[in-house]
Amino acid sequence: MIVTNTENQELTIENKIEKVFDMEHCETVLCPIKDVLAHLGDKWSIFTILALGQIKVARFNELKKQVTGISQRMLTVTLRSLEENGLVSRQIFPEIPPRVEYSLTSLGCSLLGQMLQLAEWATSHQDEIETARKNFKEKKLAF
Amino acid sequence: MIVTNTENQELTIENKIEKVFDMEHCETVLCPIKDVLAHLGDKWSIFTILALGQIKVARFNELKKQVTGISQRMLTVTLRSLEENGLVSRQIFPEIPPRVEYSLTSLGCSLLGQMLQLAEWATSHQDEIETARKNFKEKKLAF
DNA sequence: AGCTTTGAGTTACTAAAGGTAACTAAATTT
DNA sequence: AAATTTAGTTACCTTTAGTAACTCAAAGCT
Repeated sequence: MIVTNTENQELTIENKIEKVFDMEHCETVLCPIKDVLAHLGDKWSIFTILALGQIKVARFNELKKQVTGISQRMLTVTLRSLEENGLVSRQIFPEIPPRVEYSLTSLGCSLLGQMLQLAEWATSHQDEIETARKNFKEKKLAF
Repeated sequence: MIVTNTENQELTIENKIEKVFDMEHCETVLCPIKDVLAHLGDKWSIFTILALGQIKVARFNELKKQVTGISQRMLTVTLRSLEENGLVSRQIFPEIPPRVEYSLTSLGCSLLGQMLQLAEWATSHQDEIETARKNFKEKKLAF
């Protein structure tokens, strides 16, 4: 039986939240969203995944150019973390000067899809957010 | 004309990335994803939105209980930021002791939808991530 | 021979963000 | 008169992010 009325629709959303965000047991049992966000929710991880989505295979310094503003250290840290979590593969060529090629794994591509959805949301709601910011500023000045 | 072959599919993804992640102009022009992530990409913002998705309307201390582990200061900071960006509305009742009710705006609900998708991704790929972590650990020990 | 360059990082140091604990306001209850 | 309640601050400390200089080992230039 498929339910379609508003009340049950709301319940579905609440159930979805409960499934992924069980705050009560989050401390004892591993919470997937807490875990994923803790490891790849930062901006450099996301930008690195987006950059690798564009150039597919890239060496360290290429990535550094692509991900504007990232420091060498942060790129190293970020890439290690992405590798550790199975999103990026790191292929070393034993040459001198060294050559290391980075690319997204299939898991990384899968997450890229999610990133893009979030990114599209960000783009399409940018105006609303900016309006809200202006309103907030005005409210503050009123006091 | 609708294209469906693999090569053009890939181009579409690249175009999508370009649209939302134009790193070259990101510094001069406002980049939506950088902007959104900078303001609401942190774990407390996301957990607060998820919590408000569950209890709809909540007072400060209710939220503090719901969002396990958050400190008073961080909850204040997070709620102010969410309010500033138009995701949460803050209704003050001039009583003593004070009463303040927080709830998601329609924009907040919209972002909640995105959060849930990310959360579902996290849940369904948790095993793969954990496997990758184990492999990484073993690789490290091999050296 | 000795100096420079190259790529992919480290290491040491500083700045910023996050977290903890104690404090505040103003009325109501004990 | 002291304790309680709620929604915060404030001062302080710790962890994380960011900057700049250094490393390694071979090849190329002078």
